[in-house]
Amino acid sequence: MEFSNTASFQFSKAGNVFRNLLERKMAEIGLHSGQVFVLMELWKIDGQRQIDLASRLRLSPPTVNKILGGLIGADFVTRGRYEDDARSTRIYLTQKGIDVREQVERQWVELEELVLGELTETERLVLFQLLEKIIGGG
Amino acid sequence: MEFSNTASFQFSKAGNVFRNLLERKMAEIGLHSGQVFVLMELWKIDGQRQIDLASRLRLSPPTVNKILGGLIGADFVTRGRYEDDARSTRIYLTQKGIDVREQVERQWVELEELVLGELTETERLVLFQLLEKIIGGG
DNA sequence: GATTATTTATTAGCCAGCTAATCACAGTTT
DNA sequence: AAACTGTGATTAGCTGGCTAATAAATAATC
Repeated sequence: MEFSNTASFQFSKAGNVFRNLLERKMAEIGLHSGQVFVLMELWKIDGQRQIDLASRLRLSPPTVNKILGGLIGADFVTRGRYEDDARSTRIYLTQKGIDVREQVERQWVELEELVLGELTETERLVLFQLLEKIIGGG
Repeated sequence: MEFSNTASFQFSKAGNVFRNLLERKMAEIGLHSGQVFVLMELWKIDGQRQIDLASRLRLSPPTVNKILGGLIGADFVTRGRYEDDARSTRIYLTQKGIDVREQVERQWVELEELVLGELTETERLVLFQLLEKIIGGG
């Protein structure tokens, strides 16, 4: 069996390539790859509980917890109380966390170009749809 | 900007899904996700130096070194001397490392089905080719 | 009301990536 | 021969993902 002829194999390799590029692009503006996705979620809905962040991001609660530690340490985010439940905390964007969005958007456009540079517009759309199917199935 | 409409975003999410599935399938036969790729490389060419493994796998030397530690500990692989250069070591498959290939192949087929289950044969081929382009560019 | 079960956050610890820094050896240069 | 340069393996330490186990608070049940 020739593993390298399978889509799974290519997918894994491409995943490494992508992660390295993502990390590099985000490092330029003082962020790590995992932090960006948490910020994106908070830009949509600020003040979410950690458990809801984890659920929406499809990540485990400990993973989100660890990432939040970094974001709090870098002052992109703060923890607040959740009114009617002492177990939960609300996560709020700081001004820095709000302001960094513009930079992330710029880097994201460049990332998209780096990763998909050799693909036509049609190919990008096809790839997007295929990935959507994979995510839905997983 | 709606990040979730970009291929990069979907790619990252799909990457997480894939890695989780890969890890789960390989755990069933006592392997970790990273170890499998090193074994695949050794199944092609046994007795490679670590630096060559890293280069062919497109991984950093420390990453390969760490993975080899696990493979040696689980007796899938052994370290040997490199004849004309005392800096290098040759990595050899053990009998266990040779024998496990059949199981990996079976798991790999199932993985492919899990990940790409909702895709037609044509879509899989298209995906494969798009991923190839991405890897080439990165 | 007291006990039990569930949920949320957190800690500990694992593997997979990475970079930076060491150490030992090989090769070159002078 | 000696000094410098380069290369291969390794160590230390980081982020990002995970599971398992705790602790605290809420919810449910008896």
